[in-house]
Amino acid sequence: MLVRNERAMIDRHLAKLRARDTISAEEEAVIRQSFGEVRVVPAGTTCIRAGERLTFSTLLLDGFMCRYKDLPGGERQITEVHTAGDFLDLHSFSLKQLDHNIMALTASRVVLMPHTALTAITEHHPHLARVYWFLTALDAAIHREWVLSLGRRTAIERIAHLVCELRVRLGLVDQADDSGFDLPLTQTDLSDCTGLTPVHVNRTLRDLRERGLMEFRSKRVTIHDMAGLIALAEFDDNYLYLRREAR
Amino acid sequence: MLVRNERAMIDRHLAKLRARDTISAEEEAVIRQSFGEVRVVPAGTTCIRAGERLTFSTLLLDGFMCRYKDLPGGERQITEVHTAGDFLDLHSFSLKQLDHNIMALTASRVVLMPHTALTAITEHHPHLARVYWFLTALDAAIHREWVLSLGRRTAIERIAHLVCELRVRLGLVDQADDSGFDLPLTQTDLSDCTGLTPVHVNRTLRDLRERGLMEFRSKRVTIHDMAGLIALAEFDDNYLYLRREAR
DNA sequence: CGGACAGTTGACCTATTTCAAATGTGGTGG
DNA sequence: CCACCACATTTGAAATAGGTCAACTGTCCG
Repeated sequence: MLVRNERAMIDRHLAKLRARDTISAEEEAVIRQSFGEVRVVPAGTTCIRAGERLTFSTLLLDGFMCRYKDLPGGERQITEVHTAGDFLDLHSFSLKQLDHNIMALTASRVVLMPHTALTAITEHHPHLARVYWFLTALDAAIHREWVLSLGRRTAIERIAHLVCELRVRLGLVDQADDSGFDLPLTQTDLSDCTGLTPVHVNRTLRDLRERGLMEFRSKRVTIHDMAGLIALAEFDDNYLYLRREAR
Repeated sequence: MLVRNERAMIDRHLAKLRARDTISAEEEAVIRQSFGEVRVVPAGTTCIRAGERLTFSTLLLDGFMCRYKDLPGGERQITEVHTAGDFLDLHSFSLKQLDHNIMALTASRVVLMPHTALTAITEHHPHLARVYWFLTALDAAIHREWVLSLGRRTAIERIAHLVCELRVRLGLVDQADDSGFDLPLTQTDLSDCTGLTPVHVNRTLRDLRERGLMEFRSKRVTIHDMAGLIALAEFDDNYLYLRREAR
């Protein structure tokens, strides 16, 4: 059912897995066969809502999406930004319903993997099941780093750290290098990631620009001093688990 | 090898699992057989450090422990508080090494489950593997709620929310009710959970006391108005996934 | 061409931090 | 049993990072 274009996009998912473990040809075939329906999600659309009963998990093929929670007063907090090749809600297989919403930050395309296929993987492909378990543990590690950022880093450090994280994660699928990357978010989106106000994000971006570290203009991050940015953020990529291991 | 006392303490772990899914007698036997060595951890000891290679996961039998990360400057952020019956690092099975440290907040006792036993569970007991996968997804859900707290809640809301969370989690093993619970942490520990300074935690606790909501004195939380606390924190226990489901 | 947002800036405000000092408190050695 | 020490708690005063409010500008799209 998947056309060449979508097959190529699942390659991004495989590239992220293969950065962390060896995936056999047989396992690759199982993965590809487990995906089903492709859906298009327009920018700004919340496609999965907290509390909904889910029977499939969703892989992001193309675009930027995020997980977010909000408070009764309307304050929004993004808990993770997702890029092409990420599972948006692999954890919905375990949880059956989510504690957060999932929204498209840009026009996006996703492909669904039924929970029945994931159950089959746990029954018949235990190593692949462990690889997918690892992916959800990686999301948790990213959450912990964000807890540290929100709890103990200043505004400028938070933004610098987020940019460093996205630089590495997008770099895994050749969508970023040390000169920069496309990041089609608004300053308000950034403020929802960093627990700041849009106004303060704007001032902090100016500060980063004036320090000669980076710019964020017309949906693109331009990095002028990667080493300086890493130093400011005290960024250490350990929490992204980039080493290949037998999981 | 486990004496009656430790068997009884593993019951707390089973109680937490059984609040979320059905665990058969056979699975219970597998769980009990998978545990090995018991260790004592003195208060204040960091027993697992970020980056260490791990070959076992650790269940907390008794006491209070936490996961924490810190910055080069020494600022500490606790990312999760653990109580008796919690796995401290089930995710180390997937990750092989951690991105955070684990420390005893009080004198504690733990029991180890070798990763080889967990591998065997994924090979031979897929439902039990899914239950343990669920447990790590639950930790991630707790992390997300903390991201929301740190990003968007005020100091008093954060502390109230943490107390509500601990009330529910300790209640699962009969260590808390709506009148309160023992919480052997210092105000500094609380500040490391909430991303505040110890001084401000102290003032905020006074505020909570003066509002007639709760007190925190001599290692005990006394709740005077559970409904008021829940309302102030805008606490919703959905993220703790307390419904029993076939995982 | 107009309307809806996204970005920018200034002035002012406040929640929380910082710094400093005083007051418990629990455990230990003599 | 007391003296003492290391911490934990408490409080006040001053400082500040980031928020709020408000206005203006840019930009994209129909």
